Amino acid sequence: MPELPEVETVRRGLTPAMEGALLVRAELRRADLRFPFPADFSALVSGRRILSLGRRAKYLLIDLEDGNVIIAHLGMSGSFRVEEGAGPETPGDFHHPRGKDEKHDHVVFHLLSAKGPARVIYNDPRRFGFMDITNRDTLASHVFFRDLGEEPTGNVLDASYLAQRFAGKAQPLKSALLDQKNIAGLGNIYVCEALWRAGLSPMRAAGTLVDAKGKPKKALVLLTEAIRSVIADAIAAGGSSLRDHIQTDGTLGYFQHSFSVYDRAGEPCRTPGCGGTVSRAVQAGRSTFHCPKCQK
DNA sequence: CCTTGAACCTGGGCGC
DNA sequence: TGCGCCCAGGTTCAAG
Repeated sequence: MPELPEVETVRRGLTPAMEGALLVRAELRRADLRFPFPADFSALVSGRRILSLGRRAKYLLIDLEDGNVIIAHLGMSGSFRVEEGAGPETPGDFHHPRGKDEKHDHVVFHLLSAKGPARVIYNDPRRFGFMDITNRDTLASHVFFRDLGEEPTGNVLDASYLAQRFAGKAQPLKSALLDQKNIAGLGNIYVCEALWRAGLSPMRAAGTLVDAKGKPKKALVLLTEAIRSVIADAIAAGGSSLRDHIQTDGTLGYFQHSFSVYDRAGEPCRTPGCGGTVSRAVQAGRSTFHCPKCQK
C-alpha cells in the first residue's frame, strides 16, 4: 500500500489526535505482525506522552517524551484510524461495527488528551507491516534506517547524488529507483509515474544517465525533477487510495485519479501527441507500467 | 557484485 | 454460488 506520500498523509492525519496526547496504553492483540513485537513494547510506551509524529522514507515515527521512538511500517495493507470518545468496555466492542475487517485490528493505542479519550487503531490484513521501538539518539543507526538513501522531498535529492549512485550500473532504472538505498520512500506506483514524467524507459540501464566524468546527463536532471514533482503532487493530493488503503479519517486520497501509467495497461498514453498505448511488463517480480512509444 | 524468484499473508476480482 | 487462479502499495532471503 503505502509509499512515501501515503505515509506522509497518515502522519498528517494522525497528528491532531496524537501530538501532545498521553499514550495511556498500547494494546497488542497479537504477538507479532511481520516480526514479533519487542517483548517490552507495551511496557516501554504505556504511560508516556507523545511529543510529535515524524516520518522517514515509508516509516512513521512516534516520538515519546522519554526519548524513545515508536517505528511503524505499514507494509502493503496497513492503515490507521482514529476513534474519538470513550473506549469500548471489551476488546472488539467498538461502537462502529467493522464486520470481518475488525479481526485485523492488531494494535490499539489508547490515548488521553485535552480533547478527551481516543483510540488510534492499526489494521493490517496481510500483516506485512511491523513496529519496533528504539531511542531517538540511535535512530539513524537503526538497522531500518542506516542504509536508506535521500528523501525525494524538498530540495535534498539532486541529480549529482543520483549520478554517483547510478554510475556504471547496468541495473534497469525501475529497480534502481525502487532501491531504498538510492532513494528512500519510492514504491512501485511513483517509480512508474516518475519515469513516465521524465520520458525514460523503466528498462533502461541506470548507468546510461551518467556521463564519462560521472556527471548527470540532462535526462537524469529531468528524472530527478520528475521524482520530486510526482512525490510533491501526490502528497498535496493526500496520497493514493487503492484497494484497502484509506486515510485515517476514512476519506480517500485522490492522486490515483492522476495516474498517467500505473494500472492503465491498454489505455492511451497521456503524453500530448504521443498516441502510444500503456503496456504492462514484469520486472523483478513487480508490475511495470510504461509507454514504449515515448519512454526511451 | 549481479539478478531473479520465492516467501511472508489475506482478500478481491475474474473466468469457468 | 463456488472453486481456482492471478493479482496487490513492501521487504528480505536464497539461489543461480
